[in-house]
Amino acid sequence: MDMTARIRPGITRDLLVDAALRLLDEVGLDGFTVRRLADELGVQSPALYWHVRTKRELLDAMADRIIRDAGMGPPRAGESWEAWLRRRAHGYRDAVRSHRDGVMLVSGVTSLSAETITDLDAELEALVIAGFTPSEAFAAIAALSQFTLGFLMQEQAERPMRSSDAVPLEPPSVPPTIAAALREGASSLGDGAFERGLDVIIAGIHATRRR
Amino acid sequence: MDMTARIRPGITRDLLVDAALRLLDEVGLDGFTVRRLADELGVQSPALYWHVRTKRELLDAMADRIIRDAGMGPPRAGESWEAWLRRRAHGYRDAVRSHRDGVMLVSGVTSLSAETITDLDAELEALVIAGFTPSEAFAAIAALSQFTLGFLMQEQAERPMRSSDAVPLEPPSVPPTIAAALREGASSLGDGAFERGLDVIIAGIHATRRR
DNA sequence: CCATCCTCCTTAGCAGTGCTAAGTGGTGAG
DNA sequence: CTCACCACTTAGCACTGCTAAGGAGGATGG
Repeated sequence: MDMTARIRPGITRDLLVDAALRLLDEVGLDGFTVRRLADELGVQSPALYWHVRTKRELLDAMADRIIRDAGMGPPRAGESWEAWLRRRAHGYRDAVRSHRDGVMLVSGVTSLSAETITDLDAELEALVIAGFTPSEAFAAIAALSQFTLGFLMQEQAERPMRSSDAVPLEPPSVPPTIAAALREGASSLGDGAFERGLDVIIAGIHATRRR
Repeated sequence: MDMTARIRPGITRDLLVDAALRLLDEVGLDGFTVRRLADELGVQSPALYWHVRTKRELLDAMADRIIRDAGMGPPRAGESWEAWLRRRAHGYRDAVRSHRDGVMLVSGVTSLSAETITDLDAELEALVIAGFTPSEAFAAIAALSQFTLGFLMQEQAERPMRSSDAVPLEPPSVPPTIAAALREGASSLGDGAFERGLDVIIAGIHATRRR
């Protein structure tokens, strides 16, 4: 019986995930191969399959770590639910953005860990105490999470883009209404856009509550 | 000088995308290989590189076709902006969902085609006519698109899941508040959840308009 | 003290991937 | 008839995730 406490280590599973995330930040998800990771750890590639069943399992473990790093959970004492939901969304975004191609990792995960489920329950309970029905609370969290995920998706989709076909925006001429919006500082990405998106979601949650 | 009008065809680029989407639906993105697609078309795999520079370019073309099939655009005569935005979001979701792993395709695209940009401008203009400022309109469309993308991401993330570790939900025991929400019919996926998400977004857009 | 087991790693290699280089048959233009 | 060119073929390279088999070496039990 050994409960995750290795005595004569070499490579631990946690250590593996550490190195994997470090490598991911260097080379991106496309360049992230088992052999490269093995090199980084000073072993041959099949050695990793002792600690992990498949590459997919490793990627899931990396996603788990990223999400855990977001440190979500129920509101602090005296924190309004609006402020808390904003903080929660920011934490999630920051955690995902802190690793190259982080979205591609977290978006592939279906099985919430038991711990994540417990967290979720605490969050729902906080909203219920704030006056939501359980299903309202559920819908609110879901909408917020889905918006954040979609936002991150677009945000981290900035692929390197071949040097030739540059000019990411406005190739021929910007149409009038888009131009007007840009002149007013509009953007679909970046901190400001995220904030405005949160404005919409939070206001929407407010408006669709039990009336 | 030949403008996409092949005379003695064999394989057209459009035909290629057709077959590619058909194959995608059969085998999924993981099983989608250049050689398989070539087989389906009755040619050798390098033949495809005559019509397409890289596999990535093919995937982008497929994504473009999916988005174009969504048939988005400005509202119909007499249609309220709320109803139109809902219809737009549904069209997008349906178009993406109509192909296996469709999200993974559309989420990787950065370079909006010129035509898509024109469509976007018409959409913004419609919102401006409805009383939005250009940047408000831009933020509204952005938030709606991002929510929809995130929703689709979660929705299509249902990976096959190895037969062993089944039981997607509630492994040990469902915590109380989640259980209460589920009892009220809550769900983060499916048509109902999408509708409720749209409720939140539309209401939020309403509430954050110029006041 | 020796035989055995288990852990963690190695070497060799398979089937499959995207993609390139070079060649080839058929068609249309001059 | 000749030549160029389009659309394809054959061969193969460098790489991928992953498996099978074996081996070094500490822990364990007789």
